[in-house]
Amino acid sequence: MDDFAQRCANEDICNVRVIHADKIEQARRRAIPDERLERLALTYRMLGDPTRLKILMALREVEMCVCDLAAFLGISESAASHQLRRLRETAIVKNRREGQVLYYTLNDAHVATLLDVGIDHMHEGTAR
Amino acid sequence: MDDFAQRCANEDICNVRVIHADKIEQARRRAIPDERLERLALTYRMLGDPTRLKILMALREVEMCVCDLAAFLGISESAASHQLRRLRETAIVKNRREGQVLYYTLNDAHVATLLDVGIDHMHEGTAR
DNA sequence: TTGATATATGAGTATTTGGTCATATATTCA
DNA sequence: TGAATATATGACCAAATACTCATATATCAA
Repeated sequence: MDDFAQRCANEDICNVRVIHADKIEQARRRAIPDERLERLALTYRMLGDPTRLKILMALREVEMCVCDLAAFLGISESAASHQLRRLRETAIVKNRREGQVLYYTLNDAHVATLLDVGIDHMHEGTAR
Repeated sequence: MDDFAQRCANEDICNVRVIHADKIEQARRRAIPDERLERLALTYRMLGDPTRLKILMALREVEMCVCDLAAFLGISESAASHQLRRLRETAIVKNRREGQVLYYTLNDAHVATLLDVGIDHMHEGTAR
């Protein structure tokens, strides 16, 4: 029994309206498992904050350390470090150490591509 | 005077550490205006919630109406409608009316591409 | 017009989250 | 070793937000 049937079974009356069961079935067949979908959403969410996005746009151009990024963004080094940690933990950026300094870069080409496609969408978009 | 110089001027002592002024300058030259960056972040943020992402993954496969999406997701039609509104207002999805029913689709090919690239990143990613 | 259906929306609430401040860790140099 | 530098992290707070519930709007059918 799938999720949908399960939910219905748990209610005295199944009050979920369904107009196009076929379309729901079609969507369900090609759906991504919840765990992966959650991770994918997390990836997009990492790009969805202005501070982090500005960090990533900078790293698209050049490798930078924490205090450079903080100066560039006009935020505290602590704030920059917190965001970099999240970006690191989600494999959006990586770093290399050189003495006391940690240099950050984008983790892989996919990240740069995600940024490129987003910029294209913004430029050509029919958006307001 | 640019933002950075302005901030320094506003403080008695400029206590911003800068190790690589050249890199900061390089990043600044190719930086996107704040207003555009804000809009771009908003676009990514729209893809960054599991509920909305599931909606978009479904619409990548097939046009669907609100109550279908609600049933598919296992959430209330109100919740689905709220998310669809945000997606509409940010030009991620669009709809067409057929009688009482509103059919939603992805707004344009860029959105589908953003989803594709994200999925690629997830599959091939070196991520945990 | 009246009733039914499909969707939209406003208010309120609980959770998430981006920042600050204080503190901890790690590396270099004397 | 101890001081200085660069970054990381934990606790806390204010703002953003995803949902629920109640209500409003829009279309169709009789």
